[in-house]
Amino acid sequence: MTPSPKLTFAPLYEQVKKAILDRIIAGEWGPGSFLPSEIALAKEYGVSQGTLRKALNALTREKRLVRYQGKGTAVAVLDEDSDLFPFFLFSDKHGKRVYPLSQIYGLRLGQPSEAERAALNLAPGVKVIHIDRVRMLDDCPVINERVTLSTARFPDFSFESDKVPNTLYEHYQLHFGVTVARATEQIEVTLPDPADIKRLNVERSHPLLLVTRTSFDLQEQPVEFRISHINTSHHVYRAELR
Amino acid sequence: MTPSPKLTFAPLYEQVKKAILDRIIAGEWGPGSFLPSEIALAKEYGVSQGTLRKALNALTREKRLVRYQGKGTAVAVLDEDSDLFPFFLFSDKHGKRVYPLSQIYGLRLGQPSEAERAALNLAPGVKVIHIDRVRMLDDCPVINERVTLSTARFPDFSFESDKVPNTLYEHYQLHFGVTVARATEQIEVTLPDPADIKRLNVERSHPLLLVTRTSFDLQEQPVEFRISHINTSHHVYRAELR
DNA sequence: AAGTGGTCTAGACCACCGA
DNA sequence: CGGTGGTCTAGACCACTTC
Repeated sequence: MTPSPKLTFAPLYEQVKKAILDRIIAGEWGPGSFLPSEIALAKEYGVSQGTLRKALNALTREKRLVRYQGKGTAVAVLDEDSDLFPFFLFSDKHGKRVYPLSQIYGLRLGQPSEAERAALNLAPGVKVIHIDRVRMLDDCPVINERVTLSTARFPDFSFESDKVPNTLYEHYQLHFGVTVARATEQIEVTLPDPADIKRLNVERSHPLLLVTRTSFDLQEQPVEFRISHINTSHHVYRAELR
Repeated sequence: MTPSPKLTFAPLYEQVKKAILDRIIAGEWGPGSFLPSEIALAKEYGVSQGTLRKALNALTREKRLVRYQGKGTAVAVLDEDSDLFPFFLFSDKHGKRVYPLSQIYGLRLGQPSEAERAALNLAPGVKVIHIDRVRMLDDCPVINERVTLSTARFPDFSFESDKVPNTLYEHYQLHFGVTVARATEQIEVTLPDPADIKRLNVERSHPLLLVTRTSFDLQEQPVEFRISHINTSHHVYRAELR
């Protein structure tokens, strides 16, 4: 009954919640596996069952845990189908959901643009990571985008493009403990630039969707800035609004 | 101490929550005014303070109430700036938020299209209300849209266009007790149809945003279907994703 | 100082799951 | 059947607002 990590002061259930979240991120309980029972965890943290419940229920509301009456509490599995990142979806014209594959064609350190500096709230002189990639839907290049990350937020980010997976949000969470909780997007119509014409294989006069997105973590700090150029001739962009 | 509305069975705090929500919708406590204290309400419903707290906290998470420590619990004020309907925002090109004004040019009963029937989950033969309107931003016509509502969901909907306000979601909530909690959108690029050319004053070749939206209430039932054609030359469409 | 919401506890009983 | 989470209670103490 080693009374695990020391707790400082702040609402008790908040501390417990954070402690449990840390252990989830550290991978102590893998996605889908079950946590100890409420009673065991309450004893371990030296709090009442009610307080521990409040922590678990908060994590459940945030989609980190799933509770099964009579069975136990499990770590939520986050895959592409899950509800954890319910935005950034694409469908074909019949409404059937499709999943993009990515091909990175640029991955390097750079100076942030003014928009990037503002969106990510960067100190002067901080460099950023630029990920340039094309995303394919049904083997067809549909999205040309640049993802921008702060080096401060993502130290030791790998610059080998094989090490950067398709699903960036999952990557942020699993390797940097950064959880995207919210995003804002600006959506406009635009004409393709030369890179779009080449990468997306479209005519100069073919209008594209221009989506500018800033993502935030649970503490409301900006995480990622992204500019996407999207061809909606054969697919539609879907947004889930809550 | 009239022990108000009878309660049937289901989780107690759910019943209390619903009962309180009904009184908010009925206007018993106007937006911004304070509810009785926890203790008073608990006594009134004949439940413990803890159970009542759970109901109030759930309503607070849903943005219906605001709690002030030491002061009391008030009904949340829902205006255009509030967070209750955090979607469907527009900005000018400098990021400054702007609010649309509407001009209704069509308001009548009609047969639903196949898409409308499917989205609103309509029984065969049910008629729908069609609201056709142009929305202005900075005195410039920017959006041409058709809003579709089920007559079953909105009985006695007024067909005098002066009686239908700008802010439809607030209208649904205040006059029909229907709260929009979630929406899904499909976003594409399209070219204007003849009505768009006339209403939005654009060229035939000028591409527009095509947004198809279905809105759902707290019980996950579809409420509204909407097709919007948007000119993003001078304004951008913003989405808040959670 | 009185009244409000915020936190926390301890214990009771229920509903569900699995062996 | 025992163990799990789900609900509900009663009461304690704290932090904040208002007077």
